[in-house]
Amino acid sequence: MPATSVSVGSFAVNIYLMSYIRHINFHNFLDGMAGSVLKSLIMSSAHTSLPSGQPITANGSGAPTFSPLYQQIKKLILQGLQSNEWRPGEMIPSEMELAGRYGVSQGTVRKAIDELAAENLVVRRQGKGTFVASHLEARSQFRFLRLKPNVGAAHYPDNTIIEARRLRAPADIARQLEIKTGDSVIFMLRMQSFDGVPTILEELWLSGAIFKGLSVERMLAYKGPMYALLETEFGTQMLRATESIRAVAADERVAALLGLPLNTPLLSVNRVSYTYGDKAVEVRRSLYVTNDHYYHNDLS
Amino acid sequence: MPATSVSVGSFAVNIYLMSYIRHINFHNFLDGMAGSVLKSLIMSSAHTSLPSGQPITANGSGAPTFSPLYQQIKKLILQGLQSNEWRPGEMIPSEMELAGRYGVSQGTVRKAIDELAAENLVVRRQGKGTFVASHLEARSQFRFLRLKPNVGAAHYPDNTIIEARRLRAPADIARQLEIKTGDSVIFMLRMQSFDGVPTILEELWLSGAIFKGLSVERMLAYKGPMYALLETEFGTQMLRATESIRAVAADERVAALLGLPLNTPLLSVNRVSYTYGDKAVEVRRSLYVTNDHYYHNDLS
DNA sequence: AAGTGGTCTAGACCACTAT
DNA sequence: TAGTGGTCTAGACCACTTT
Repeated sequence: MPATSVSVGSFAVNIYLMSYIRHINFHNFLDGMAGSVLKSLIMSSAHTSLPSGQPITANGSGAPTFSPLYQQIKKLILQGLQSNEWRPGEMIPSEMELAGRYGVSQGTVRKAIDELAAENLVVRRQGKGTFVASHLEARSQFRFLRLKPNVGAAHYPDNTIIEARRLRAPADIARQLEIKTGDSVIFMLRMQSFDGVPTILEELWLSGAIFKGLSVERMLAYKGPMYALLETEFGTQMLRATESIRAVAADERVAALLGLPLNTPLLSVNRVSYTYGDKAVEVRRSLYVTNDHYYHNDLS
Repeated sequence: MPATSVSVGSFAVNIYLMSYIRHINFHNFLDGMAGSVLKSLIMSSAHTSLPSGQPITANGSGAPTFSPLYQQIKKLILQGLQSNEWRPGEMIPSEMELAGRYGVSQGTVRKAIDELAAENLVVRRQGKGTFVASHLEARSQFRFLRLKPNVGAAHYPDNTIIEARRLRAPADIARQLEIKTGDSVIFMLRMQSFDGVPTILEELWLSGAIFKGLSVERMLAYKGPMYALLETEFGTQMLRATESIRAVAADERVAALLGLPLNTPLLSVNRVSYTYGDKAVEVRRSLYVTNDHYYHNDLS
């Protein structure tokens, strides 16, 4: 079984390595790769043509810039993650195995995984292995929620879905989702309560093209964390997000829903979440009641 | 000149290494350290007593936990930074020199500096060296300011100091500064405007004991970034901070100062800034006008 | 040309987890 | 006992900056 993977993986990396290796000293570099499964492939591929004859460029100025080996390995692992070769919560192959598969040293694979771990895409566990990060696990349940209670520890809120349906994307939502105005989107309005106190009122806008099979009924029936649903049923993981925060006053409708006086100051949080390839998949517009909670942020 | 540093440094590290090395396999570990200036010191120190006879413990349970070598090196470099052996903006010794000074490999020093760079305490510049981070430099001018204009690029605000004086710390400020209620603190109230539009109204509370020589006159005369003043004149660097964010309504006084209607929703940001040793040195309570600006945050 | 950080390899051993 | 990630060393060479 591993043997098959090795040859496939080796071929893939070969394409990548080409543009890098051909510009450095062949002799000395390959000296250090004695025994590498890549060695012969690299040499022979010098006689073949690349799919795109262009070397990797990073600055657009025409002067080619080359990424380090470990960055290329990182990209390969990233492809494995994106293609669901290894699923959320599962273990990826050990550093030694990946090193063998890609024909590089363990240290180079290690550095690639270091960066993936720093970006929270994978989680290392000493003695066990390296695992694909998941929104399902308890430890990353609150990964994107910065709202903390003034006293006590954070716990999961009660979810009330007020509305859910498919509709056509308004201009501002479309812009943030990087789709066209009028494209199909899934809309949801929900409220979250902590200890029975309504605290978060939010709209969710999901790219319709990505979550084609998501029915309104399914959403209405589901009470848990939305990111977990999207991950398990559509294989779409939220990897990073950006938030824009402002202070606003509660209008009549909002005040009524949250059970607050008109014009109560609220935190307005506009979040755009991204999956692999920096693809925007969700816009979330939330209103936080900051009487018993606050938005926490660490600066460094 | 370097020779003196080497011997001093070697002695210092010896103390640190002791509690670690004495618990691992002496024979095998030292095999890998042939030529190390530490080798003889370590061996001989087995016959001497430590200042405090206790090994490093990290969990208080009595079971000793040992930090990796690179963590100990990191601590040593940190001491050099904290003691102003290398000042903000200056270059610290090269990896090779530090390796020689501490009697470890370059790779170990490298890993220590990697972490310091990740924490923004130092900045690496290829081909030049590693430099102590500074709030004076243009690149880190906005390091702690997450308020961005809705349109255009961030630029430095105009500063208007409304009030500045020494007084005794109220209970809540004292708690956050980790000092005693009634201890001397420096208070400042100021307003910051972007393009003539009042946008930030904030109170600054500085620990009086740390900024003993800071006169109210000096603060009133100074118009630039406060963290730069504290860094240059008191050698106190702000390394990290935590912010608690809420939405509030402008009261009469605030509304008048900012030129806004009563009850305008504002972002309330409570920041506590820390220097070396996680020592709190400033509490900053700010009100942000989020009409033309927003608070930006990246999640991952 | 010399010095700095950046990358890569190879090999050893430690710490932790599971069987 | 075997397998995983974590630490440490040693040496080579690359990329960038300054002299």
